[in-house]
Amino acid sequence: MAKLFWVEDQSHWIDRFSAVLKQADLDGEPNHLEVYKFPEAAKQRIAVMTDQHKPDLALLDAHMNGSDQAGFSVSRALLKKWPDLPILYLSEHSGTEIEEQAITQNDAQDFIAKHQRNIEAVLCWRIKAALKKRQAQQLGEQAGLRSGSLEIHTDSWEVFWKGVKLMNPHNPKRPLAPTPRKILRFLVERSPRPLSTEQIADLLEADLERFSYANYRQHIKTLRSAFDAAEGHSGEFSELCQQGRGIVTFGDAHAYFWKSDS
Amino acid sequence: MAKLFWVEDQSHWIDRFSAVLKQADLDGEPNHLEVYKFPEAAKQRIAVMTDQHKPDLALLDAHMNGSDQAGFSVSRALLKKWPDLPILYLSEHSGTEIEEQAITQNDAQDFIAKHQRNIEAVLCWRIKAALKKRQAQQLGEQAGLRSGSLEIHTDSWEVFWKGVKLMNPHNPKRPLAPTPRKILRFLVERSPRPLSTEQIADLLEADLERFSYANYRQHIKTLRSAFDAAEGHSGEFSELCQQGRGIVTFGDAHAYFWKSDS
DNA sequence: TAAGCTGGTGAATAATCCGTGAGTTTTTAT
DNA sequence: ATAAAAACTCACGGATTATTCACCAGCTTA
Repeated sequence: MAKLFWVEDQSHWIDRFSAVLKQADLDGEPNHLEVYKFPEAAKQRIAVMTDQHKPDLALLDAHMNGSDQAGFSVSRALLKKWPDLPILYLSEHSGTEIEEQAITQNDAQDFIAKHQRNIEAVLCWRIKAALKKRQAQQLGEQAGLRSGSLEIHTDSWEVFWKGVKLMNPHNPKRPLAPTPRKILRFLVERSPRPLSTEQIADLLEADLERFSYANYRQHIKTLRSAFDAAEGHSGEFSELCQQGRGIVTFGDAHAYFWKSDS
Repeated sequence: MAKLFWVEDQSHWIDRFSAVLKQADLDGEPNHLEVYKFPEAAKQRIAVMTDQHKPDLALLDAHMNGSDQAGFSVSRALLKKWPDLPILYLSEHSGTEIEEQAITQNDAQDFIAKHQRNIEAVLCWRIKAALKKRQAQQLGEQAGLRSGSLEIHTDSWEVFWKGVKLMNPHNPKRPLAPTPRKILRFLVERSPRPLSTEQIADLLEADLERFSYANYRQHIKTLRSAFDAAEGHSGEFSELCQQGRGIVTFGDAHAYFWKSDS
């Protein structure tokens, strides 16, 4: 559950974004949103918060109630307590001195203009990215991808399915071969968008002359049997695929995609 | 001197920003700007760059010459060589799928809309902030080296495995040779990320002309036998490696990585 | 109903990678 | 200057990985 700490003085923005923020898929669970309309109230709350209330991310308006510095004072209070808390600004004053101060002096993780097309989506993307970056830092640089029961360590390229490491189906003592690993990673990254043979070839930096659809299919086969092997050759994963989860074929575009099991 | 790597396919943007970027006060010194108009040219350049040319920051356009993926392929080439290089996108397509891909999948440090008020200043602020963050991160990374049963004294360069000092396998009275020691250190530092031949060559400040994969393998062999020797030539360490711990081959990209035994 | 397409499969082949030993060049120390 | 050490090259075999091929089943369309 992602905990968001949000300070915003104008009700219409709160109305507009709160539902979006609550329902955004940040970590696969519902989010907890704590909103304050006044900087003072926010600061009082911060003063009494303990580590168990520690938010994962703060969203601030810089200019509030006529004061340029209102948001920054909240930021300082937060950073004093949790120096590594990522802070995003959400403001109407992009391109102004306020943005400059936020970015260059107040350790803002990001500064998002309220007036831009598709703002709800942009907000979610950026929050998600900030949380991901934060998590990567905390895990000792062990960045990872996670989707349901699947976990990919993007540095060591180990893949875990329900906690079990995926191995090479032809030789269970060896790790999964490189190309299947890469393909799986791309599929999960782009999930739930399908990846065509062409796109995969591009991502693998392989020549389309060399990388054919037959080829792609073969690697998918390897992956599926690796999953099956991780479950003890029960064929459970293959079934899952046929039910439209896991590694699924797209229909008629030489494409596959990844669909989380949860 | 801040080194910026910039890929932008439209001349008018280059004309508009290059003077600004060159003169921006990023670190008190004049900046070095390397601009490419074509993604292919940029990628070729990246392939031949060594660590001494390593840019401090990359500025990319995502959508170039009609392809959505052009900028991302440059990003991948850069990150492959320097996984920690901050990458900023400068694009006309904010709020679109391109921004989403950049932020959520391509580890963009930032995504800046070209069309916004005061764009020159915003660009400079954000570049400056990204550089600052990068620097702060680098300073925080200096920690002692210890990984499972392995211990490296970074001052005296002695290496201990299970408390036993690693010696030169060809002549047990002599210490481990310098290059293997360095390689081991880099592997452990970057653990569990694999290091390709190219990356090792960069880290050793050796010419890629001189430092080949055969070479890398040779040093790995030396290291493995040094570990074995420290255990009394039992071959215990070699076994460990085959089980995916210790010094492990990555299976692809001519790379090895270090995986702690604990 | 047959032809055309997609997707799954097993086996065979081709390509690549990795470990190794022995030899050569370069660097370093005496 | 000389010898030892270190770094680097080269070539080979075995193993792993990637690709290709042939075939089948199911579905859609002519």
